[in-house]
Amino acid sequence: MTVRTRFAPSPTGYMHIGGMRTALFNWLFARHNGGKFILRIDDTDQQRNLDAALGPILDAFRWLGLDWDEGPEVGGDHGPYFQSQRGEFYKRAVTQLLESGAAYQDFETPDEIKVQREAAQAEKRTYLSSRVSLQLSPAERANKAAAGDAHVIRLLVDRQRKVSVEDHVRGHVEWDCGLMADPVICRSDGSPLYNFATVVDDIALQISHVIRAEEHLTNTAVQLLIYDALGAKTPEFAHIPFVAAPGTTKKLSKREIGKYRNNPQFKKLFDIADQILPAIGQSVSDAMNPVMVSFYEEVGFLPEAVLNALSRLGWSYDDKTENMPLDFVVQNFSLERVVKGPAGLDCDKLLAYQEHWMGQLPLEQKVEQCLPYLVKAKRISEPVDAAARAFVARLVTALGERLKLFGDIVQYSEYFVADDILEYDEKAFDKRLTQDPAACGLLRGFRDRLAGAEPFDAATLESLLNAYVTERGVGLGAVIHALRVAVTGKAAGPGMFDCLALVGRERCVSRIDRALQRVN
RNA sequence: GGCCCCAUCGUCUAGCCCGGUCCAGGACAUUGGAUUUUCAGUCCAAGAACAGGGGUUCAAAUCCCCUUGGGGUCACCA
Repeated sequence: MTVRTRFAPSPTGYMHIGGMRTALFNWLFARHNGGKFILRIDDTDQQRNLDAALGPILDAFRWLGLDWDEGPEVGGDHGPYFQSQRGEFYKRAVTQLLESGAAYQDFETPDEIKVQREAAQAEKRTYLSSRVSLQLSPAERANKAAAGDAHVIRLLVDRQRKVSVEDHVRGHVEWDCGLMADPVICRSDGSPLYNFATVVDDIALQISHVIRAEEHLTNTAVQLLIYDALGAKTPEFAHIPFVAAPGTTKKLSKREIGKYRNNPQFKKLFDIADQILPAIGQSVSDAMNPVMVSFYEEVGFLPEAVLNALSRLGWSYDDKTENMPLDFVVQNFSLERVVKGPAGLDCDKLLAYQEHWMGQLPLEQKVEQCLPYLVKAKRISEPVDAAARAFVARLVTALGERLKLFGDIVQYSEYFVADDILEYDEKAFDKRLTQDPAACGLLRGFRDRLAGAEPFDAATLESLLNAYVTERGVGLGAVIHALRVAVTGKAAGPGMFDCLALVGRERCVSRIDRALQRVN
């Protein structure tokens, strides 16, 4: 049997990180088994602007490198891949169900149903469909329908039976149909409901394994009944746990984004974004936040890191392997090793994966991916010339492991701005310069040596400063902090001599002068 | 409320199906120490969990039952 899995997003204008994990597991399962991964767009309600709503979703797949064998843009033998274009399939299926007696026209009004539901609730009794429309004779039904009486189509549930599924992660799950209301499969306007359309499509697309989030587990009962009524073979099911908000067991939701800011485990991600996004003309908002996949791309995560984190959310290879490239996960993925409990998005772990994969990346690629950030932050101008690129390469090298996200590069403005607008960390300036006259004196003396340093590289500068402090009978610590604050404005950063070499002779001297003047 | 699902360190998880090798392993995070001109890193170390209660058994994180807690779902949404 050919494995065929699918992911069926509705075009919402963004890709949810939890949905991405579900998509990833579908993709992994298909690839592991040499099967097909299909993208189907559940746009049942007429979408106003489909392209705008679908674009970000496809972009997320492309960014992570998850390809689809059938679906939008690539087509396939089982199309169309948009539910809005599959009306004929649903119509045909409804007719079949009506003719076989597996479904019926229900002329009761929504209000009548509501009253019945409330009555059942008040009596603490399970609500069941009244099925009064079933009392009508075929002729009466036809007349009513012909007269235009509004009606929905309901599946006629066999109350004597039970339905069950052997779920690949939950095991045996069973429901008593005697407790089930007859589900509506078509609205009064004739359009199909989700549970029905999904089954019709999954049959037509020959989906072999339905891998979806746990929230759909309850839907499975109804869907199983529909497969049966349609005379179709049921696919295999796997209900994976949903991705929860960090540190919770509640489903991660875009609606709660305001609350997440106060979530201690989510905080790191928000803080990172606050430091990076404003510099490139963005900010954390309803349109750009950690619930969305594009957020991670925007602040400069590596696809490898996000993929690694998502893979490990609810799945593990063994008791110690953490860093895994995608092809390794493909080779070893199995539904049997998916956990049952909901998994909170682990921000710290995500950052740790990012550090790992960033560490694997060659310098050239780091530079390549940092450049767009510097351009957007107006630190360098476009087109980027060879000199700028070479300078950024030196900076990235000096930064080393301090550069965790590509977006981090925008925080090192001191290597790009003019000397007279260099900003100081005031606390550091006060402590290292204003409150330390001795350091200022040493700095003044070293300034002249710097002016004559040749060549102006890290090694030369290091021996120069060492010779200077030895001469003065002090330790490095007596002047180096003041030097750093004067030249970079900051209390911390890459190695002191790398900083000096990066800033260059002219600017170093000019900045020291400015700082010394500022003290007085 | 009905139905369904879930429950191991702060977090992600291993172990559970096939009881003993688990006074529960790893990673991340945290704390302490070492290294370094700062920060980051690196190295070393430490603390940190089987939700509770009953069984079954020579033996239970592992099997059974109950309780508690958490979550999902109950639409002419997807």
